[in-house]
Amino acid sequence: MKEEVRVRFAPSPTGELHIGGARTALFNWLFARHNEGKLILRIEDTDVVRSRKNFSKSAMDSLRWLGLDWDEGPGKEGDYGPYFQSQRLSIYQKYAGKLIEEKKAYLCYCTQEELEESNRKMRAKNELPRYDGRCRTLSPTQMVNLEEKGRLPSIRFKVPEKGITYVEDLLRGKVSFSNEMMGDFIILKSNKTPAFNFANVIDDALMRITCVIRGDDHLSNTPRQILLYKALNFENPQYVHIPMILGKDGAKLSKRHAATSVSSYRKEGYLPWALVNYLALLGWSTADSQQFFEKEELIEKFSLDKVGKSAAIFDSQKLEWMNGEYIRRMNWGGLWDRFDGWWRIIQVEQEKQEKRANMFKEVGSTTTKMAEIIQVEQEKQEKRANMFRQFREDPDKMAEIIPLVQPRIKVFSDIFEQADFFFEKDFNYDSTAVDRRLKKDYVPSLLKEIRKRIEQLSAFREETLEGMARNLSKDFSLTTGQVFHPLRVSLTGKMKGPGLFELAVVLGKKEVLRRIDRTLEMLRKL
RNA sequence: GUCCCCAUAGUCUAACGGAUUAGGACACUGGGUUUUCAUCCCAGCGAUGGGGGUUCGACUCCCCCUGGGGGCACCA
Repeated sequence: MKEEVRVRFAPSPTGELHIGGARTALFNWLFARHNEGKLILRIEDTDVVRSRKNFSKSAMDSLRWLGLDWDEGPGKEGDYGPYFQSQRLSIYQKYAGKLIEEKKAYLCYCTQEELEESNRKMRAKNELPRYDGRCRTLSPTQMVNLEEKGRLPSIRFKVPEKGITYVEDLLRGKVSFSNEMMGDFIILKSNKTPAFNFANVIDDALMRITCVIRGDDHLSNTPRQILLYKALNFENPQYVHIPMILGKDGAKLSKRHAATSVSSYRKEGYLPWALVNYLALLGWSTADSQQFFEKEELIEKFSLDKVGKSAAIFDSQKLEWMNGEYIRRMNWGGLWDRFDGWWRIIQVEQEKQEKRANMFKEVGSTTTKMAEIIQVEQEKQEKRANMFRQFREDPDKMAEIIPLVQPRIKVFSDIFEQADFFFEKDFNYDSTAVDRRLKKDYVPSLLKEIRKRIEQLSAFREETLEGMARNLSKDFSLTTGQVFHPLRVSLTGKMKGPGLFELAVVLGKKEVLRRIDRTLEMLRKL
């Protein structure tokens, strides 16, 4: 029987799940699903200083939102738990003790300062900065002396001084590292928590991971890990180091590259599958460069040997395009459900933020400027909430509006600027629109005439409206544009938007007349 | 600095020594449709980083250079 495929995704909760992490999770997930194996989620939260519990939660939320489900991990206990490293401390300590007993590791009493000094010197000599092994040969009395000084030991792994360690990578072949480059590294910190390389190895071995799929940036760590597997008498897994995702400037993706967290894309109103589809194409492709995949299709077609080796730059423009494409392919009912679901999430987020803002207010730590920003934000949010309320209360109207905005939005948050005028009675006129379309001598009389003819219209429908407008342009010797443009601005306040007569019908005769009056009123005051 | 990885258009990529004007997609430019914007349709722009080899033949294999990225932490 073939061995079951077991892969893992092991984020550390020191920040929101970012795009790179999500892509790594995706490749692991695809590999597991393709091979009918298991995906294990493990939270690497051993850095007590930087790890935060809410980041674990939000990472899992992000994964769930993307639809990347795991078979073992938090919330899905399996046979190899616990799945939080912070709950496995005694395991690491046990194995570290074992290595000491076998003389494969030793106690190190060096202080931070001593190490920095030593590294600095080596750098000055143009040598590779690495631990010089000074505590390898400490005698018991020396240790006692150091302990009496109050020094807490860490545990270092004895790296063989000679020899070469090979990493067999499925993507890159055999990569060799000479052991003398490595220097004895720490496996257990002085606070008794494990260092990354150590915890990683212990867990992957104990959780019976068969294949480690992770970012390129871990390739240089791998020889250390392989040495540990050997020392512990564990068999090491297979390795696949996938290329990294870089920012637009070619540097490692970081906070300064606009939105990098999965949650920010969720808030913006991206469809999870559009993000997944886009991410799959970063470093992987089919022979025919297919762009769109259904879920089942992607699982079926995914294979590691079609994964590329070079880093990819994250192109948010293409992601936007792809999201818009997915939106356009949806039927309006499905689209509405998505809108609505998205909006509920946003509201919850918003309420949390408001609470936080109010707390600051109470404490009195907000400046007037901050308060202003919060005020503006809240008003905007209120308008948006109002829009969604009306959407929900009037499904018929919603059904009319959705098709009009559908080809015009790339992400859900676009809907506000596309459709706000449907709901806002006293919208502001765009100033350039007023200058270019309304500030003409003929406009007031034109609008009055339009108003008159609309009132006389037997039926308020697209065709009759358009016929009316076209006739009017002839009667006045105006181009159609000269008639349509001012009317658009009058009804929407904007220069662009859905078809003029379509939107007029949605607004209704009464509202259209009211808006024309409002514009005439506004022009009088100019 | 040093070790490791990588290298097809601005970007994501295809072509796993031989049917190719080096294919597709995003972006960009132009045109068509439309009352605007978007959509949609058509067209265009644009790449094998440089230099040596190997071979009858290199995007593809080898070497050097250059460029980019990553590691070298009591971070993961």
